[in-house]
Amino acid sequence: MKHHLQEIISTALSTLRADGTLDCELPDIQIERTRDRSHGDFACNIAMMLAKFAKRKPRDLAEQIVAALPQSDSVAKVEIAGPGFINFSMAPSAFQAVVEQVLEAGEAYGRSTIGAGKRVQVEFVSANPTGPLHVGHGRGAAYGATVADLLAVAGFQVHREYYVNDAGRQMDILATSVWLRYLDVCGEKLEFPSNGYKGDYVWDIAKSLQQDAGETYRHSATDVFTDIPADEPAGGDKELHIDALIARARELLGADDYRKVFDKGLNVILADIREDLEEFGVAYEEWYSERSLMESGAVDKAIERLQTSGHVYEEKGALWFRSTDFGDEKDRVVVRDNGQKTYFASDIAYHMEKIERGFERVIDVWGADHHGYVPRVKAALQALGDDPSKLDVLLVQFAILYRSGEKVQMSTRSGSFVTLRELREEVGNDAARFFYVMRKCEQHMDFDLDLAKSQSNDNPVYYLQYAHARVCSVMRQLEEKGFSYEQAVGLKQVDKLTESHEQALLVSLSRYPEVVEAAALEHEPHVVAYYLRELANDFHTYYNAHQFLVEESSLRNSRLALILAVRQVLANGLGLLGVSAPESM
RNA sequence: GCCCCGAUAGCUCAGCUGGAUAGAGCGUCCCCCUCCUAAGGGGAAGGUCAGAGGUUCGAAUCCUCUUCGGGGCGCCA
Repeated sequence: MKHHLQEIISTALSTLRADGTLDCELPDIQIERTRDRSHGDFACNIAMMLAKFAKRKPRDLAEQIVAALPQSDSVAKVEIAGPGFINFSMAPSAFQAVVEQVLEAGEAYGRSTIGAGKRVQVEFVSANPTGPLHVGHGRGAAYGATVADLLAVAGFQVHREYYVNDAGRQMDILATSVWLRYLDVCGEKLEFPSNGYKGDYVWDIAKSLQQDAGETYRHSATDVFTDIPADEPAGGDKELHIDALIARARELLGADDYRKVFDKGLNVILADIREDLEEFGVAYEEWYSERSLMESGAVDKAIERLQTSGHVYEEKGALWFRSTDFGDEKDRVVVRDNGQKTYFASDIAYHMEKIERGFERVIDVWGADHHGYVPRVKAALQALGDDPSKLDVLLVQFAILYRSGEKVQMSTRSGSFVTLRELREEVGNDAARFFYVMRKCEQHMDFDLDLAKSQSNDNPVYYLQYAHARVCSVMRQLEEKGFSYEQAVGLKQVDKLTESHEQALLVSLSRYPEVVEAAALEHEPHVVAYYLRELANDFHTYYNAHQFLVEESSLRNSRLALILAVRQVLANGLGLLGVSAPESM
């Protein structure tokens, strides 16, 4: 409908230009849904926009535009109001036709082709595989998955990807943590490093390792700890302590066995993450390994490309990328003086590789704590001759957890955190998915665990699901009451839908495609959540005000057609958010 | 110190990218099941849109400054 109005206004403006009434640039034609019904259904501010350039009074201009509008069956009334708004009232038939559009399209109602098949990559979660996902990752998972699904519905070709940080120091700390716990399981007496991963899952991995391999990797605690610098609690430095232990693990185990222990930890945790996300309704096209990037030489290639293009220099034994040339606040190290490539180096390679794979848009969903990272990655893309505007980084603010009114401190390494799995089990996937996505991503989120865990009706997701279940319930009652439903009859009689509640519902249904499109393009799933709330509210109000299962066939069939359309849109919208649409509750 | 995000009803948040009288949920207070699920509906109260300037027909929305929160500023990942 919006689109139609844009067209007829555009025609009117062309007419005015042709006869010389207008001779200025034409801005985009903005059509808005009115807030107040007395202003019609849609409003256009074009006359006020043009008034400046045309040096004419907005209201006079509006009158000329209205006079030049072509005839349209779906427009019932056009009025000029306020400072120069052009208000459109649509013919009831235009809204009534929505019922058929919804029922015809079914699951496809709300889809569009605005993405034109463009290839978009969405990378999200990408948490280090050093432990189970916690509730902080849950927000990125729900948000990223929904943004990806929205883009798909809007006609983009979407590639969902998880970047697996299976290389680097954090993973070495995990491998060493697993090994030390394993030694403990084998009967060695040792002091666990304060900087190691202390979660229970490390014990589990260690026990599993012992079951698989017996004492193959066993060394005496004395051999392990001899000449290792003291840990922090003992007056030393925890970083030096853990690094020495990593080196010792490599030395005692040898490269092959170290890798086996390393991979044991990695694989167990990655499998857990994968299963966790799958159960959460989050699926990926690809799990992309950082290690493969190192081993394929892609990282070296990226550094070489920066070198040959002259964006790299050496200082104090390290190799630096001159990111300040591209607006970053300081230059960044890509190869340390000990010859180790930094995480940033593989990230440059990874993003270079993303562009090389031919994605027209690349979306990264990151935690807000990584925001300082954006300029340097964009700088790297620019230095490599790629277009940094292809990359969109969506920063998701933290979810601050509250339990019994107090903030929950989160730390992966100390093992004190609430896992995503734990949350899902207690709240349910539906509530968790919905809750995470209800707020726009740059908004801090207070996640009240007690509220979320309580199966109370405070939880907004039940309200939507209930609306869906209610429609299903009505349809179940149909036969019991000896009535029948014929869609063809209902669709022929949609002009019976004249009650104010029905009109409100029809308007809401007609908005759905606009809502989905806007949510997709702006990466804002929360607008879908808010929309569904309104639709459900319109329905519940209608339900209370009118009977659907009435004697009169034409009225009954048209009303049932309407509520079935509502059910369809609720199901489509809930599906987009990863929430189920139950038939009964 | 510099950078990012935020500040709207008692609480948690929307506000269609500058539009008409600023909206929901929860909480509080009234009311509605002889009726398709009351996990529902209707109504009331509740606001200096953090503050001060500016831009214009028009500002919660854009710009500047100030105040207050959260986060980030490693040859960590």
